[in-house]
Amino acid sequence: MLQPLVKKDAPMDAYRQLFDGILSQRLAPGTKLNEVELTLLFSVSRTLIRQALQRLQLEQVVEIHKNRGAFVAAPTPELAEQILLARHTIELAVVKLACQRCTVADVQQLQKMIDLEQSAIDQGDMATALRRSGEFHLQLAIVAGNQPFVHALRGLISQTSLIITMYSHGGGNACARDEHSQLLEAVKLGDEQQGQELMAHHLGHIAQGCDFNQSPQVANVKGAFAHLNS
Amino acid sequence: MLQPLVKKDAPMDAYRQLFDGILSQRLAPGTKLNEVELTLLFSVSRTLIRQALQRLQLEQVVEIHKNRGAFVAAPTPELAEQILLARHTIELAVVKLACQRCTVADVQQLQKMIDLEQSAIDQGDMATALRRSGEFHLQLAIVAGNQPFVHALRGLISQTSLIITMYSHGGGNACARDEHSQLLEAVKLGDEQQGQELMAHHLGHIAQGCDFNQSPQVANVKGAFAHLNS
DNA sequence: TTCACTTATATTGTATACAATATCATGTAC
DNA sequence: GTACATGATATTGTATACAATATAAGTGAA
Repeated sequence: MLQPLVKKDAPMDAYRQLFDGILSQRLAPGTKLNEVELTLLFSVSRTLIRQALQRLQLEQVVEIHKNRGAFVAAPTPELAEQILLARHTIELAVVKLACQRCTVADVQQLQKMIDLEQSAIDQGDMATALRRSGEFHLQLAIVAGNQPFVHALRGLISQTSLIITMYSHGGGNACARDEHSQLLEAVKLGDEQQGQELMAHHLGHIAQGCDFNQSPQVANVKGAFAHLNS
Repeated sequence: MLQPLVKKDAPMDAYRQLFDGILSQRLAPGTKLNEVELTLLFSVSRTLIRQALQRLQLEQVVEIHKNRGAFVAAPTPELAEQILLARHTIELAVVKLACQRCTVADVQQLQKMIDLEQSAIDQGDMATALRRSGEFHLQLAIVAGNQPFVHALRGLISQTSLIITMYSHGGGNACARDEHSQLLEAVKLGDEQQGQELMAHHLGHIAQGCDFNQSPQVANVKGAFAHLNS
């Protein structure tokens, strides 16, 4: 018997919806995530909502304060600096491994992700572009074949999206396509030195594209998931 | 009014008990963690047990298989290699930061942790020594002042304990005291170069102390928490 | 008005009840 | 005896009910 094409996985669904909502910038940093509100939006019980929120907390994308509820994380400038340093450390090691292990199929998939990111940019959908940019970095870690790096980067990349949402002064990541393409070229050639340098510059540009003096605006939940009510 | 000296925090309690049980080698890798059994042992509802298990899963100390339950993680040799490489990458960066930021108070606390570890070794309580060794490494990350590193290392150190439980052929970490002491000395002097070299050797010794051909024994839960029933 | 205090409401924390799934034992055919 | 089917049991998954806490609204006195 064939597998059903879509197997229901309610907890993952709630998690995914929230995760995407945050990374697509529909849920701004600092936004309060009311449990019953999410219950109504996603048509699952609070049990699953709380599960999703806890998972997001452990990925550092959501903060949960005892008896006060869950909020979309809002990294301070200090934390942002730590996050970018951690990414620098880990992703340099990732690039090195990727240079050693990248297959032809890996290159094809990475190229496809770059194209997807670019098409989002072309359509002016910067939120999607940002998310796809993160997926490219994560895929690189998967190619590198180190599970702990993948696990750590999943959170760090998500947090970087929050940082960019909060502090970026636009235009900064328009150069991303070129940088990702160059990076992939170096990985394809197995040039560890070049790959690491490009990655270092790339991550440096993220920080340069941010102004850590401005403070973020906070949105509400219903608006972010308005498309679910239509 | 004064704060109560011990504020009840049931979910954290269940989590801590399980975490300590695993890291103290009372719960061997692969052990099935039955929810109702844990319910009876810890006198809390399944809700909190499941919360604790989910958290442990996200720290990679427990594996949860859908509809089949939770098990103490049992890293394969391949994963063990990845974990140790990840630690190498992150902890070299940690040592460097620690060299730059370590205060006198930090040194005192780290020294105290080394002493505690040694006293456990002197008493022949290798399980406690192993746990305290991990706490020393984690404290170093805290001193380094990088939250993502702390977060990532918490899981990696726990997993390393599992690896040692599964694959160590004894005597390997008797040299830990000297190595930790030397490491602290380098950090105190702010000698980044020396600190990184010592850390690299130290982590290398962990791998050398393991034989990745033997397979682990599996214990049951009641035995591990027998002290709670007395 | 403004502050403190009290009460009502909303929200989160925990336990329990019910549903779905998997596991194990029993029995039957071959 | 082995393999497979079938039913009983145990275990996990999800929803709901109740308890504890925080938040907001209202009330009165200075």
